[in-house]
Parts: sequence; structure tokens; C-alpha cells
Amino acid sequence: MKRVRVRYAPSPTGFLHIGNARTALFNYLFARKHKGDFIIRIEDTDVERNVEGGEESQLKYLKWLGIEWDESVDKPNPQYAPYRQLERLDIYRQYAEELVERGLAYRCYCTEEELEKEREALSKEKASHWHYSRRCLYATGEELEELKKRGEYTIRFKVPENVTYTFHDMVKGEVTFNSNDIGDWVILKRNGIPTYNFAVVIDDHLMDITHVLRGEEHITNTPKQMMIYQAFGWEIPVFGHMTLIVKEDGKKLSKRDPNVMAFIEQYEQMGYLPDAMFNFIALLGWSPEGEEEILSKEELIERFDENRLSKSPATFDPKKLEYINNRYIKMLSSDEIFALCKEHLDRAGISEGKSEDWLRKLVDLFHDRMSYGAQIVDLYQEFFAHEFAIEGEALDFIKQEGVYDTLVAFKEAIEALDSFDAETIQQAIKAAGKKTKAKGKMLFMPCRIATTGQMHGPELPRMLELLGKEKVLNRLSYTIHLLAE
RNA sequence: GGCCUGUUGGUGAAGCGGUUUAACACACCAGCCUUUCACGCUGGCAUGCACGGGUUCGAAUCCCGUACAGGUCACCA
Repeated sequence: MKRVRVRYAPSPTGFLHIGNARTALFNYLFARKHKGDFIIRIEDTDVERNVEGGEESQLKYLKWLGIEWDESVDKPNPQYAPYRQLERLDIYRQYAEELVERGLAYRCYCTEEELEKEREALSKEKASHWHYSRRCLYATGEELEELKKRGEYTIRFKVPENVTYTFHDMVKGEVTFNSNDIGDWVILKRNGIPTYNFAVVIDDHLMDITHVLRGEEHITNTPKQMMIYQAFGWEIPVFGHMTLIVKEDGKKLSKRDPNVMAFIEQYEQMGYLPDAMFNFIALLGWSPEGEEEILSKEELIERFDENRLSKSPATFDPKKLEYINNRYIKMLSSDEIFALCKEHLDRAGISEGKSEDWLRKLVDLFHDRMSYGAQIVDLYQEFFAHEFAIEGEALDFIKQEGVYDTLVAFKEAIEALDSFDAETIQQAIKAAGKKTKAKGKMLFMPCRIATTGQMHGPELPRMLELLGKEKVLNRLSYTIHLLAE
């Protein structure tokens, strides 16, 4: 058996988003599962759209997610380097020229405007195929000489006629295409840089890639790539096309949708945990056998099985991500959750004038109910910065018989306190209950509403400690006043 | 328009011809627990697997057609 070698091939035209990460992650799982190599190759052939820092960002967030690679620009294996396509231009040119010499490809002098016009005309007459006319292939004599004078050209692959391309896809099963549905396509651009479909084949072959796991949007590229493998007589790797990731409306998850956070960086900044993200992304288009779906990286590698990759689209469900992240947050220690929340508290200006002890208690108070780090800010706003008012259902509740007496007793008990902490507050509530014979919900709920204005919230004594004695007393006075009217 | 693919509950998703009375999870509802709120625990929640045919003793599972949804047809990757 050949050693398994897979790759993730990002183009540095953007930052790492959910879709990229999913591709990288499954290739990683596949490689680890089969004790093979995971390679990252930079496909930077779109020089116009490459963005500054794109490559760094991709690698940085892959690392953040816990996806480690065996070979890449920073870890070259001399047998396969370099790993940036722009550093391999001579290689592609050589192979492209070879195809031209062998009559399997030809130079095309058409301009982009001409091609655009051709395509427009074809779509207008509702032609079944929108293929290139092969003008430059058929041109002879004088016409060819004229064309050649233009100087600049691309190299097109001459697609064979009526050839059936069948491959066994790891996800989709047997997939078949006919070459008649494919027009002669450009393998080398005017600027001398290869196109994706050409470069990818050359590199995958030269780098001994055995399995190609990628997104389904690439499935129609596969026959084009098979043509190249066959033209050179190379062994074709095993393909696997993972389902698209769609939003809840069924549309493909796009990088630009303002309603969805598509980039990994955004999740890091919101205080999501890398392990949780890893777990969540692994569930996009794949499901483990058995019932448990909260799985560590090690468990996922152990259980990964390419046969369980789903054929139907994976829905990106932010709610599920929150749930999974919450599960991971609950496993955090007090120090870890504090570290995660601290920067958000700082950035929101909440830390100002508060002791670290107070902040730690705040974070502990909400630890279990947080779905992501930045949420501590919302929770703080909701329960501490919110303007105090009692209305609606809460107001109805405290209008009940006996509540007034309970609150008066509670206020007295609080006033009598020497120290004001969760422990003593708990005792004050108890004392109020003893005095007025209120208990359970009829004891705690009035105290909660009178001090926070809300019927739901975190554990009351700890919450009141953080609120402070002065504020608690003020609010109690206010509420008692309100009821006396 | 051609080619390719998918369609299971409120949501995500298992299921690969007969231990399926359709897992599991989220959401929701009810109960238990904690003198409150949450957490946690227990239970409830699809008479049906887009629709119509067919194959079969038997189909969510195989085949065909229809509908709907999506992907793709660049000198982008």
C-alpha cells in the first residue's frame, strides 16, 4: 500500500473561513487516521486577487484550530518543495509546452472581449453547450498568421471528443461525465501562470498525493483534471467530494453574507474555543457512529471514517455551534474561563474600577450559561448595567399577598449584615423567610425581583454580592415603596 | 439551457432491503432535584421519510418519472 498523502490547498485570496477549514480538517483527519501525510500547498496563481496576509492568516487559524501539517512552506520536504505555486511556474510551463508539442493542447490568441461575446451569443440562442468555438485550433494559413501577430496567447487543452470519464468518488459513489459537455479550457493563462485545474494536477502528481478530498463545487472540475492525468499517463488519485455547506435557507455558505460569521478569525474573537470549533466543523457533512457527538480531536481521528461522509448538504447551524461551545466552556476551569472572558471585559470597559476578585466572581457566576467568551459582556449588561425597573409578569408577581412583608424583613436582615457576601446574603434571605413564613419560590422570587427586576437570572446570593450592598438596599427601598402605594 | 447532485420531525441529523414500534442531539412541553434562577436527571414530542409509479414475500432504504432545491459550465480557485 502506498503511503497516504493528502493536501489542503488554500488560495491566499482570503482568510480562513468555515468551508476552507472544513476541507482542511477532513484532510487532516483522513491523514491521521491512515497514518499518512498532510500537506499544505499554497495555490496563489490568482495574482490579481491574492491579498496581503492571506497566507499567514490561513496558516495561523489552521494552527489555532489544532490542525497541524507535516509539510508546507515552513516545513519543506526537499523532495516536494516548493509549496507555493508561483514558485513552480517553470514546471507548469514545461508540461504545458509538452502538451502543445504533442498536439494535445494549442495556443489561443482570442481576446477576452471576443470570448465574452461568443459566450453571450451562445447563451442568447439557448445553446446546450457554451463552449469555446475552437477558432484558434481550426485557424490556418492567413488567418492563423494574423492571429499570431497578436503575440499574446493562452494555451488551451484540446478536449477529446465523446470520451466518458468515470471515477469512484469516496462520497458520491460512481460519477460520470462526458467530454462533450466540456469545452477546450485554458491551462496556461496569458500571463504565463497556469490555471487551477492544470496546476493542481501537476502538483498533486509531483507531490505523490493519493487522495483528494475537497468541496463538492469541484466535482465538475474532476473530468478536466482526469484529462490531464491521462494525457501524461499518470496515476489518478482517489477523489472525494464533500457536500456543500449551506445556510438555513439552503443557499451555499458564502464568505460575504453579512448575516453569517463565515471566518474562523471572527469566532476566535468572539471567544469560541478551538476544540469546540474543531468538533463542530467535523460534524459538517460527517457524523460519527454511535450517539455521542461531543468528541475530542483524538476521538475524532480515532472514529473518522470516510464512508460516513454525507451526500446531502450540511446545514451550518450557529445554534448548534453555540451549544457545542457551551459544552466545552463548561469543562473549563475557573482560571481558563476567566482568561477567555478577561479581554472582552476589558474591551467593553467593564473591568474599569473593578477588582480582579469581583471580575472573577462575575465570570464564575455566569460560567455555565455562556456559549462564547464575548457573551460575558451581554450578560453583564443584562443583569448589572440594566436600568432598574419592575414591570409585566414580575410586577404582577410581587403584587401578591405577603410579598410586602417578606421584602421588608429581607431589607432589615440585609441592613443588619456586618459583612456582605454570598454566604451572609443567603442567611439574610433565610432569616426573612423564617420571620414571614415565606418559603421556596414565594421567598426567593420576591427577593430576586425586588433586587434585579427580573424573574430569571443567576444564583441570587452570589449575584447580590456582586451588585453591592448599597445598590441592593436602594432597590429594595424602591420596590417596597412601589408596593406601599 | 447542458451537465452533476440532493430532498427524513419545529431544527440539525442517523438510517445502506427485514431486530425501525424511524437513533441521537437542539428546541419545546411535563415531572424530579436544589427553599429561587439555572445546571443536571427522567419522560413526552414524525401514523411517516418531497410526490407518482414500479421491483420485491417485504422499501425511508433498489429502479423510473415529476416537482422542488442547490452546484457547475472564467485567462477564480
